[in-house]
Amino acid sequence: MLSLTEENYLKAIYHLSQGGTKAVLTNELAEAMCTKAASTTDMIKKLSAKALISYEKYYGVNVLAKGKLAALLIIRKHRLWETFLVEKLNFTWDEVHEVAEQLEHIHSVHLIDKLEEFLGYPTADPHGDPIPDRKGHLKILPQIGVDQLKVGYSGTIVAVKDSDSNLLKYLDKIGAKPGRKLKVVSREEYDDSMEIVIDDKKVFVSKDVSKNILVTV
Amino acid sequence: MLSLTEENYLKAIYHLSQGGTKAVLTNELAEAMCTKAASTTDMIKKLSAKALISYEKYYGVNVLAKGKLAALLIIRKHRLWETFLVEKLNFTWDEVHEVAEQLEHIHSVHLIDKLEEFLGYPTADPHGDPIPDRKGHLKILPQIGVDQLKVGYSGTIVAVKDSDSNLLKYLDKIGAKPGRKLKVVSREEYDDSMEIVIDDKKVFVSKDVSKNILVTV
DNA sequence: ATTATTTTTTAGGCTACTCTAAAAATTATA
DNA sequence: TATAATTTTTAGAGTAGCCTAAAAAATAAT
Repeated sequence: MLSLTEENYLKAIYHLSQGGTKAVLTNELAEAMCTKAASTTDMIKKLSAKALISYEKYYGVNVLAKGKLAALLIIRKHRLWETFLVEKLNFTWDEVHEVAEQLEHIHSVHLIDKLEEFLGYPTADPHGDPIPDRKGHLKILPQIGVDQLKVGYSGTIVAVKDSDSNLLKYLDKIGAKPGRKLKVVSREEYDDSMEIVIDDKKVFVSKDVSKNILVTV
Repeated sequence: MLSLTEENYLKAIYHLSQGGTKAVLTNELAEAMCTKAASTTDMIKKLSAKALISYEKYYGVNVLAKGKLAALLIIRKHRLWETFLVEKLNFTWDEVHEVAEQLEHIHSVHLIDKLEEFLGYPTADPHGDPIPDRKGHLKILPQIGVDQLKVGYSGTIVAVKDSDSNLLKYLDKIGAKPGRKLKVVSREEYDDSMEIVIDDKKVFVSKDVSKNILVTV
């Protein structure tokens, strides 16, 4: 059984490695966890000893199969709870994260299976991120940032990167929610700002904003 | 902010003191927490320093107003989550406790208020125990064990003491659920076993069972 | 290629919570 | 009331997770 701290480190490693596809550096992980590199080195040793990650001194960390499964099951819990908070308790989009961070550490497979059933087996959370099944399997759709979408092209919003609360509120305001259709009307070359249409509503967005909206084409 | 461990000790103290009405001994608390007396002494000092309990050496612990409020807010969370698990996720009666023990430590007033609203402002949990309001106020009905009920008298089941899982299953089987009517038909003097009627069903119960069923008259 | 910079690791220490063993205080017994 | 038994507290130590400061390794720059 993993401790709360071990779970948090493992999840951070999984995300930083982009689903286990690249190595994660100690400093990078330390920053993500808001701890010092020395503490991170300790935890890396612990997680390696449990065969969740592989670790090579001065090189970095790679996620092993066992660690990937554990991370995906935590993510599964996180996303199911987020869905619950938004759909059943009427949380707004920017309120869910903090609470879901706590709920994801509740240990009970039975609870999560029942919750999933109660929610009607959702395949994506309110951000549009896919929810792994109980075996940790994940369906990944190819996603690109709106900043990389050509003029005239359109896509379906699948997610927004939840970097900060203010951005989330802004995206909410312009209607940038998962599931909605989006079309690029024009682009200003010198600063990559764009005119886009979301649900028949025309908005101007800077590149800082457009790159945080992810779509499938 | 209290740590998870502090919350658990405080809750145990509150329950052992029967809602703050009597002093709690160190050994008693140690046993309830499954720790040793030495550890308990340490924690008692910590909680006293935070002015949640009062503490007199070699005498015991009393709950202070601040501690009582904190305990009641934890109990509020516990009972709301239990209600959620049973009513929304279809947990059986004996499955809820372990999970609710974890959920009660999630820190978010907003979450609990929303959950309460979602559940329709229930006044009692599935065991029949009253749910404190958001200010920690509790409505207490006078309750007695069925073992103390005279022959011919009847009452409404308000709670069962959840001592062990087997007992809970048995009580469930004989229909001893909160809200149901119960009547004492006869009593055997030499061992205090009783014949009782629950919802038109006649059952024989030993004193060990009857004392675990609480009713209001 | 040697020096400087950055990154990572080691060494040692702190806090929260736990323990065992021994000392102290209280309560029961003879 | 003096002794025995019990309860509680203190003393000292271990683990998890965190820190700072210094050493070591890798990388960059001259």
